[in-house]
Amino acid sequence: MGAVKSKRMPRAVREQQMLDAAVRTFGQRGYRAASMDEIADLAGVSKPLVYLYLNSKEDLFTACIRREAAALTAAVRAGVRPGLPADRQLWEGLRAFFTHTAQNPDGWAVLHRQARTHGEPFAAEITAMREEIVAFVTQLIVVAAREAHRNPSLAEREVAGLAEALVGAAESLAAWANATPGTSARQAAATLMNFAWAGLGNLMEGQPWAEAPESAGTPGPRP
Amino acid sequence: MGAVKSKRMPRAVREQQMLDAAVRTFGQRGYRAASMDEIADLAGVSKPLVYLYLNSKEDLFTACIRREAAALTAAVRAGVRPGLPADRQLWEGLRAFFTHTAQNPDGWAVLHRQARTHGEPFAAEITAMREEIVAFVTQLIVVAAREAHRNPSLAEREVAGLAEALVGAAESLAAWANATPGTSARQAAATLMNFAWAGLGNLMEGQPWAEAPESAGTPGPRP
Amino acid sequence: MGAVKSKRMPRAVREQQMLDAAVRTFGQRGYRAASMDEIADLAGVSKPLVYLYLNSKEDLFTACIRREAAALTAAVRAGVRPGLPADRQLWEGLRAFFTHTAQNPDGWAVLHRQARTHGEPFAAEITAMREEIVAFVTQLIVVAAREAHRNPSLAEREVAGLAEALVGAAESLAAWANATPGTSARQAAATLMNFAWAGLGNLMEGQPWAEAPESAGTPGPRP
Amino acid sequence: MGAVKSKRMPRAVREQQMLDAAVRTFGQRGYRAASMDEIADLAGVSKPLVYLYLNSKEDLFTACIRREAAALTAAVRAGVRPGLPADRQLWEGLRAFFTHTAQNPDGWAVLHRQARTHGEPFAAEITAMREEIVAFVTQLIVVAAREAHRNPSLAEREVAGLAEALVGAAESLAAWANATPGTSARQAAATLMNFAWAGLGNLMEGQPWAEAPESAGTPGPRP
DNA sequence: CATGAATGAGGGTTCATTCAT
DNA sequence: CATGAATGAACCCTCATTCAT
Repeated sequence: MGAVKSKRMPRAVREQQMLDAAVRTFGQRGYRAASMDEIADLAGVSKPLVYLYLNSKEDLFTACIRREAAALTAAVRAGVRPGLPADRQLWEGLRAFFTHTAQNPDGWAVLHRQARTHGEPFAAEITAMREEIVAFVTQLIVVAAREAHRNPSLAEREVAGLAEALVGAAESLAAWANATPGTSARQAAATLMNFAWAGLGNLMEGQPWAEAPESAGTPGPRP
Repeated sequence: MGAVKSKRMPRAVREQQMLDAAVRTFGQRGYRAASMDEIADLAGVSKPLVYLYLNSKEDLFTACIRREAAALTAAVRAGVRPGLPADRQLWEGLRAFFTHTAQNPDGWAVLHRQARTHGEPFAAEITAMREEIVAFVTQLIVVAAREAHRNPSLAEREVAGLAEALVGAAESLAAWANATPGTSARQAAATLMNFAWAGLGNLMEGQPWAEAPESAGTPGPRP
Repeated sequence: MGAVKSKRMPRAVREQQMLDAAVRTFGQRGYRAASMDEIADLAGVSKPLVYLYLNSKEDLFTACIRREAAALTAAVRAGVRPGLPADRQLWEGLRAFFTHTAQNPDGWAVLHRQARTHGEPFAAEITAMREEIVAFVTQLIVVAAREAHRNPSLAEREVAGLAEALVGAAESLAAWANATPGTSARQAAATLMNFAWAGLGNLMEGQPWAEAPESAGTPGPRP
Repeated sequence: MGAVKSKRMPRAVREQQMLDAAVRTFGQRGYRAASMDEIADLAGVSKPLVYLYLNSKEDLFTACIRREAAALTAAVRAGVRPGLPADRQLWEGLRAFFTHTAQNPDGWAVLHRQARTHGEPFAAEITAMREEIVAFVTQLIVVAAREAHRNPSLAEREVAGLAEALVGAAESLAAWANATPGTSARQAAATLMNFAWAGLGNLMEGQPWAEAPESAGTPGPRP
């Protein structure tokens, strides 16, 4: 049994316990490999109660996605101080994002790995959350560009791609840092920032890397 | 039944048909949700034949991973002309990578999403492929730094981290490009190149991004 | 369906029903040929319930062995009055043994035929039971020999061989009596006793049959 | 592969190789657990050839039983010199029986353990062999009684029961001797002879063991 | 003759889900 | 409210058996 058994808790509390157990199980095992038995056991309740409160495995998974998505976007919003310049806001948002995902690896696994792996019922949830975050970041980047009076017409899609790339790079770095002794998570974050920031800056200045045939030796857009 | 039924094929051919069906099924459903029945049906053979040739679901999945990993690394290597400057080689490698993953979305899903989600038997296969690509990219970065006659003493570990980040970003971008209609491999490659190359250049010039408190308006290291 | 379907029984009762069905099926078909489907059907329950209560075919078989072994040893012990002389105790023990095995042919088949045919998981269970019974019989024989002040040093192994022979003879006789109309189990037991007892007596008196070259006409140890 | 592959052997030889492999596999694994694949492999031939020569698993098993039964009865007959007194003939027959079963443990396992465990198709074969041996033993007992000029009117049925018991005891002892290291065929035969001969003698002298209530200490019919 | 290719049928096991108490 | 009891449906895997070459 996973949790201490204490009877007669209000429904809201019981539900959160179930969701905690479900997020952990889904995040570690995947949607299919997670069994309702294990989840109920980990939550310290009987299986029919899980069904009474959350209807089905699909609904339970959807509830997990929704709760974790809300927590993630809340964390990002809470990490950003609205008065600051846009580049600081972006930086703070990224820090909040990486901090939250590092502290909730199972929730992040549910959102990023498991939910996308499975079919239509869940993709919509993920898309909604994703759009919210991407819209937030996009807005920050656009504002930053406007503040810098440069290149105010970044395409929406391009920003979305950047977010994807950032997240992928961050995940790889995190795994690599974990597997490489002597490398802290903070260093990994700094490396990522180094890696990414200049690229964003150039993008916003309208000086992308060009497939120039004469390009040689010196990397980067400037001579 | 999925395929036209033509009896009595030599074993090698049948095996490829089975792997085709398996990659497609695993890529779309995930490892657990994919059923051997569906795979056999899609391959146009009976289930016992799949087991006769490929032993088990685990072995079949491993065979998929190995085949797709080999095809991907081969495509990347084939896309790079060795004589060119390093940044051109990187660009070509990225283009080949995104082209191949766009043309083999199921294979890429197997490698990127499904294989990493499941336990030890498969992680090793992915790690091997990844290390090969990361080594390739690392070498390109080192050569580029040497060609630029700048900062030739980039720490080995830092370069490794950069390569990890680049590869991770590429992996995520590929999945995103696959899932986003209207995104070409070329665009994806350009986005990543934009995103990454300037950062690499700054790094090599010894001008990393710094969390400067006075930073305002213009993001990036330069005023 | 094998049994009347009465729903919602307490677990202990259902488990006994399952064991009844399993003993019958294993005893008649053998371990491999017995199917969980048939057992569940005969028990009047669905297959998952069998697995819920008894885990696996192996565990189910082991549970059968244990239950039947316990029942057999209990029957033998219950049939013996401890105050009597050893030869009487032995006689009563044999009677109880043959009575019980005749009344539980499937259980006896499980113990004697099926369990020994299969590998390690089950052999240990049988060995344990066997040793208990053989130890019991050995003790009786040894005590009987001591009471008779004769040949108190019968070898352990020899006694074990006698037990084997007795059991084999009894089984053959039982099958033969069953197949031969007009022959009761009691007569069979008496025949066996006739057959065996004198041999035991001679053994204990230290007058074994000898491969004497001059032996002729009169069988047995006496001239 | 189990056997050296030498092509183009006459059919009779190939069949014996197959039967060798089948006896070994059936004897060790049991009828159900033995697979035609393993048998064909052990025989060094392809599976369809086994079917061409021996039709089916059932027929193959039957052929094994027949061959081993014939070999056993032949060995017993060959071990007996007809001119000797009956007890000597019995002794020699037992020795031959235990020697043969010790030298062909797999064949004996097929006859004694496996064939009896499974249904009707095979039981008939075993019954036939058994009846032949029982008839042989019965005749010996009758002749012995006549030679001893005692109690020549032993009931036919009683003698048959005795023979059954003797053969059953021999069968069990043979299996036990095979499974017990350090037990020679000669010892097994002596144990059985000891065990049985005195009882036979008493029977023929009209002194059966009786369940006398006053029996104490000394087992057996004599005071 | 001999074999590689192929399969229908069934067995053990698990899982999401539901009643009756 | 809460739970022990129960199951239909599937899934992975194996086996005896047969063609076409």
